[in-house]
Amino acid sequence: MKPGYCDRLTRGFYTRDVLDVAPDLLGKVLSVRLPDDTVVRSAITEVEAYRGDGDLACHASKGRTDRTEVMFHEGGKVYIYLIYGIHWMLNVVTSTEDVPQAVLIRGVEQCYGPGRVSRFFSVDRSYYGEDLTLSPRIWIADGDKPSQIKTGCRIGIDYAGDYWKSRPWRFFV
DNA sequence: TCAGTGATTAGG
DNA sequence: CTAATCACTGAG
Repeated sequence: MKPGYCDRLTRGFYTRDVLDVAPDLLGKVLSVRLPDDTVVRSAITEVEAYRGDGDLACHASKGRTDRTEVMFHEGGKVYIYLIYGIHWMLNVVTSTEDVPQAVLIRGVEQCYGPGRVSRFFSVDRSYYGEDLTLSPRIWIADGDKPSQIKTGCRIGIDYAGDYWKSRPWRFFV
Protein backbone atom coordinates (compact mmCIF):
# COMPACT_ATOMS: atom_id res chain seq x y z
CA MET A 1 0.00 0.00 0.00
CA LYS A 2 1.27 3.41 -0.90
CA PRO A 3 1.34 6.00 1.88
CA GLY A 4 -1.98 7.72 2.23
CA TYR A 5 -4.05 4.71 1.32
CA CYS A 6 -4.12 3.04 4.71
CA ASP A 7 -5.44 6.04 6.64
CA ARG A 8 -7.61 7.55 3.95
CA LEU A 9 -11.02 8.72 5.14
CA THR A 10 -13.80 6.51 3.80
CA ARG A 11 -17.27 7.23 2.49
CA GLY A 12 -19.03 7.26 5.84
CA PHE A 13 -17.04 10.29 6.95
CA TYR A 14 -18.43 12.37 4.12
CA THR A 15 -22.03 11.20 3.95
CA ARG A 16 -23.06 13.16 7.04
CA ASP A 17 -24.49 16.65 7.35
CA VAL A 18 -22.05 19.36 6.33
CA LEU A 19 -22.24 20.99 9.77
CA ASP A 20 -20.87 17.77 11.28
CA VAL A 21 -18.29 17.09 8.58
CA ALA A 22 -16.85 20.62 8.41
CA PRO A 23 -15.46 20.82 11.97
CA ASP A 24 -14.35 17.18 11.75
CA LEU A 25 -12.16 18.05 8.75
CA LEU A 26 -9.95 20.27 10.91
CA GLY A 27 -6.67 18.45 11.55
CA LYS A 28 -7.29 15.96 8.75
CA VAL A 29 -4.52 15.79 6.17
CA LEU A 30 -5.28 16.88 2.63
CA SER A 31 -3.02 14.95 0.28
CA VAL A 32 -2.30 15.33 -3.43
CA ARG A 33 -0.04 13.16 -5.57
CA LEU A 34 1.60 15.28 -8.25
CA PRO A 35 2.41 14.04 -11.77
CA ASP A 36 6.06 13.55 -10.73
CA ASP A 37 4.80 11.19 -8.01
CA THR A 38 5.69 13.43 -5.07
CA VAL A 39 2.95 13.84 -2.50
CA VAL A 40 1.94 17.19 -1.05
CA ARG A 41 0.31 17.00 2.37
CA SER A 42 -0.95 19.52 4.85
CA ALA A 43 -3.38 19.45 7.74
CA ILE A 44 -6.59 21.42 7.30
CA THR A 45 -6.88 24.45 9.59
CA GLU A 46 -9.88 26.40 8.34
CA VAL A 47 -13.10 25.48 6.52
CA GLU A 48 -16.53 26.85 5.72
CA ALA A 49 -19.81 24.95 5.37
CA TYR A 50 -22.22 25.56 2.49
CA ARG A 51 -25.50 23.90 3.15
CA GLY A 52 -27.96 22.98 0.47
CA ASP A 53 -30.64 24.60 -1.54
CA GLY A 54 -31.88 26.89 1.24
CA ASP A 55 -28.51 28.48 1.98
CA LEU A 56 -28.36 31.55 -0.26
CA ALA A 57 -24.57 31.58 0.04
CA CYS A 58 -24.38 28.08 -1.43
CA HIS A 59 -24.03 27.90 -5.22
CA ALA A 60 -26.50 25.01 -5.24
CA SER A 61 -29.26 27.29 -3.88
CA LYS A 62 -29.77 28.47 -7.46
CA GLY A 63 -30.42 24.94 -8.58
CA ARG A 64 -28.68 22.18 -10.45
CA THR A 65 -26.30 23.46 -13.15
CA ASP A 66 -23.20 22.11 -14.86
CA ARG A 67 -21.07 23.74 -12.19
CA THR A 68 -23.08 22.68 -9.14
CA GLU A 69 -23.90 19.17 -10.40
CA VAL A 70 -21.33 17.39 -8.25
CA MET A 71 -22.71 18.95 -5.06
CA PHE A 72 -25.87 16.90 -5.65
CA HIS A 73 -23.84 13.69 -5.65
CA GLU A 74 -23.02 11.49 -2.69
CA GLY A 75 -20.44 12.97 -0.29
CA GLY A 76 -16.73 12.42 -0.80
CA LYS A 77 -16.17 14.13 -4.12
CA VAL A 78 -14.32 17.30 -5.07
CA TYR A 79 -16.19 20.45 -6.03
CA ILE A 80 -13.75 22.96 -7.51
CA TYR A 81 -14.42 26.16 -9.44
CA LEU A 82 -12.63 29.27 -10.65
CA ILE A 83 -13.38 32.61 -9.02
CA TYR A 84 -12.40 36.10 -10.22
CA GLY A 85 -10.76 34.50 -13.22
CA ILE A 86 -7.73 33.53 -11.15
CA HIS A 87 -8.34 31.47 -8.03
CA TRP A 88 -9.49 27.88 -7.72
CA MET A 89 -11.77 27.17 -4.76
CA LEU A 90 -11.38 23.63 -3.45
CA ASN A 91 -14.45 22.10 -1.79
CA VAL A 92 -15.39 18.72 -0.37
CA VAL A 93 -18.91 17.47 -1.15
CA THR A 94 -20.83 16.10 1.83
CA SER A 95 -24.14 14.41 2.65
CA THR A 96 -26.15 12.05 0.49
CA GLU A 97 -27.34 12.11 -3.10
CA ASP A 98 -29.64 15.02 -4.00
CA VAL A 99 -28.69 16.93 -0.85
CA PRO A 100 -26.26 19.57 -2.14
CA GLN A 101 -23.65 20.50 0.45
CA ALA A 102 -19.94 21.28 0.39
CA VAL A 103 -17.06 22.37 2.60
CA LEU A 104 -14.68 25.04 1.32
CA ILE A 105 -11.06 24.50 2.36
CA ARG A 106 -9.95 27.97 3.40
CA GLY A 107 -6.64 27.10 4.99
CA VAL A 108 -4.08 24.40 5.74
CA GLU A 109 -0.98 24.48 7.94
CA GLN A 110 1.28 25.58 5.09
CA CYS A 111 -0.78 28.51 3.87
CA TYR A 112 -3.92 30.50 4.50
CA GLY A 113 -6.52 31.52 1.93
CA PRO A 114 -8.66 29.29 -0.33
CA GLY A 115 -6.94 30.46 -3.52
CA ARG A 116 -3.52 29.86 -2.00
CA VAL A 117 -4.52 26.39 -0.86
CA SER A 118 -5.30 25.29 -4.43
CA ARG A 119 -2.08 26.81 -5.67
CA PHE A 120 -0.10 25.09 -2.92
CA PHE A 121 -1.60 21.72 -3.91
CA SER A 122 -1.54 22.48 -7.67
CA VAL A 123 -5.20 21.58 -8.06
CA ASP A 124 -7.40 22.97 -10.81
CA ARG A 125 -10.48 22.23 -12.89
CA SER A 126 -9.21 18.76 -13.74
CA TYR A 127 -9.96 17.70 -10.17
CA TYR A 128 -13.68 18.50 -10.49
CA GLY A 129 -15.69 15.44 -9.44
CA GLU A 130 -12.65 13.49 -8.27
CA ASP A 131 -13.62 10.94 -5.61
CA LEU A 132 -11.62 11.45 -2.41
CA THR A 133 -12.30 7.87 -1.34
CA LEU A 134 -10.96 6.33 -4.58
CA SER A 135 -8.74 8.79 -6.44
CA PRO A 136 -5.04 7.96 -6.76
CA ARG A 137 -4.12 11.65 -6.86
CA ILE A 138 -6.21 13.32 -4.17
CA TRP A 139 -7.46 12.12 -0.80
CA ILE A 140 -7.82 13.14 2.82
CA ALA A 141 -6.02 11.16 5.50
CA ASP A 142 -6.89 10.90 9.17
CA GLY A 143 -5.14 13.33 11.49
CA ASP A 144 -5.10 14.72 14.99
CA LYS A 145 -8.25 16.41 16.09
CA PRO A 146 -7.48 19.95 17.26
CA SER A 147 -7.91 20.56 20.98
CA GLN A 148 -9.98 23.65 20.37
CA ILE A 149 -12.16 24.67 17.45
CA LYS A 150 -13.29 28.25 16.87
CA THR A 151 -16.22 29.39 14.79
CA GLY A 152 -17.08 32.55 12.90
CA CYS A 153 -19.15 33.93 10.06
CA ARG A 154 -18.40 32.92 6.51
CA ILE A 155 -16.33 35.32 4.45
CA GLY A 156 -17.10 37.05 1.15
CA ILE A 157 -20.82 36.32 0.90
CA ASP A 158 -22.40 39.77 1.26
CA TYR A 159 -24.81 38.91 -1.54
CA ALA A 160 -26.46 36.19 0.57
CA GLY A 161 -28.26 38.55 2.96
CA ASP A 162 -27.92 39.11 6.70
CA TYR A 163 -29.40 35.82 7.84
CA TRP A 164 -27.12 33.53 5.84
CA LYS A 165 -24.17 35.83 6.24
CA SER A 166 -24.46 35.59 10.02
CA ARG A 167 -24.54 31.78 10.26
CA PRO A 168 -21.43 30.72 12.26
CA TRP A 169 -20.42 28.17 9.65
CA ARG A 170 -16.71 28.92 9.44
CA PHE A 171 -14.61 26.59 11.56
CA PHE A 172 -10.93 27.10 12.30
CA VAL A 173 -8.14 26.09 14.63
C1' DT B 1 -7.59 50.61 -1.45
C1' DC B 2 -8.29 48.36 -5.89
C1' DA B 3 -7.46 46.08 -10.48
C1' DG B 4 -6.93 41.65 -12.60
C1' DT B 5 -8.92 37.61 -14.79
C1' DG B 6 -12.13 34.24 -17.09
C1' DA B 7 -15.76 30.68 -16.13
C1' DT B 8 -20.48 30.72 -15.26
C1' DT B 9 -25.06 32.36 -15.38
C1' DA B 10 -29.36 34.65 -16.69
C1' DG B 11 -31.54 37.04 -20.15
C1' DG B 12 -32.43 38.81 -25.01
C1' DC C 1 -25.18 36.45 -28.50
C1' DT C 2 -24.23 39.98 -24.33
C1' DA C 3 -23.22 41.60 -19.80
C1' DA C 4 -23.01 41.05 -14.82
C1' DT C 5 -21.26 38.57 -11.19
C1' DC C 6 -17.89 36.46 -8.33
C1' DA C 7 -17.05 31.56 -1.42
C1' DC C 8 -9.96 36.13 -3.78
C1' DT C 9 -5.16 37.82 -3.95
C1' DG C 10 -1.19 40.76 -4.27
C1' DA C 11 0.67 45.00 -5.38
C1' DG C 12 0.54 49.96 -4.11
